[in-house]
Amino acid sequence: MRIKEASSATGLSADTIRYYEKAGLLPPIRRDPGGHRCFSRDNIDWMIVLYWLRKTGMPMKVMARYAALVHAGDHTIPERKRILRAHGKLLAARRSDLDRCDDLLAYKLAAYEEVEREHADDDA
Amino acid sequence: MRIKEASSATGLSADTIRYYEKAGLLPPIRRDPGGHRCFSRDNIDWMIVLYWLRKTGMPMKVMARYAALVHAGDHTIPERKRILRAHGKLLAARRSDLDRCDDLLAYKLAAYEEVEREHADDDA
DNA sequence: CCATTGACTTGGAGTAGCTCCAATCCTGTA
DNA sequence: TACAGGATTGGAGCTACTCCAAGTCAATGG
Repeated sequence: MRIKEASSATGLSADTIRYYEKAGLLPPIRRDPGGHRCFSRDNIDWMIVLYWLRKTGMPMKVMARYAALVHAGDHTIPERKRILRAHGKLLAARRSDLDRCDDLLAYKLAAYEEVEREHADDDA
Repeated sequence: MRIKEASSATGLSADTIRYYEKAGLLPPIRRDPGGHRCFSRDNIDWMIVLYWLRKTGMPMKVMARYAALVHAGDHTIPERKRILRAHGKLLAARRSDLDRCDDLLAYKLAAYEEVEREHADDDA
């Protein structure tokens, strides 16, 4: 699978995939005789994981650490679990940020509607 | 209220407040005779709004547009409502991203625990 | 067999949204 | 009056992309 197909399969742009490769977030990617990248099913699955971790706010440094641990073998599983659990906590924090912002929007929208009602009264 | 106090009242860093001022996200801020910024209660309330909008992913350009509308008066309320409602939709999308990532984490953690159980069996 | 088209390559510049820093200035207390 | 602590500015640095130029590779039409 070449980079464009990999891009649409993972949600990462082709540029981002190349950037992640340089940054050491991907395992070595096979090249065809012409120098083009060939992505395996495993490569795609891993990039999908990166897509979701990044999209929900995991910094690249942490992803790089996680990638290195995956590369290093099963004995790194305890640390990998710690990283994922820490990310889970971050997700919870984000969720409560969203809730707070929802409240703020509801409050603002209600206030705007109140103002609009007053203007309607003026017209009357 | 000076910038440090404004910073702790809003959650924005002093640097970010100055940056927002330059970017046109804040109304004109009063200065004391020494050139230091004095923030009013209204300034603080507005920055708290910016804090939450930004924290939940509203781009600065959109915040700048919203700021300009607020400055322009009540007749801009319909567009302000559109901006806030659009942001509400973005919040919902983010929430579903968090849910998906939660699922992924649960899946990965379960897989890691499975591997650990297998290793425990090897030892036995 | 060659030309064209389109995807791929690299390196490097540009962007958003901060964040930090140096050098200088203001303010309040001893 | 000396000095610590906070404020000012302009500008450099950072993260995580994103876009671009210039060139290479692969497939198809004439």
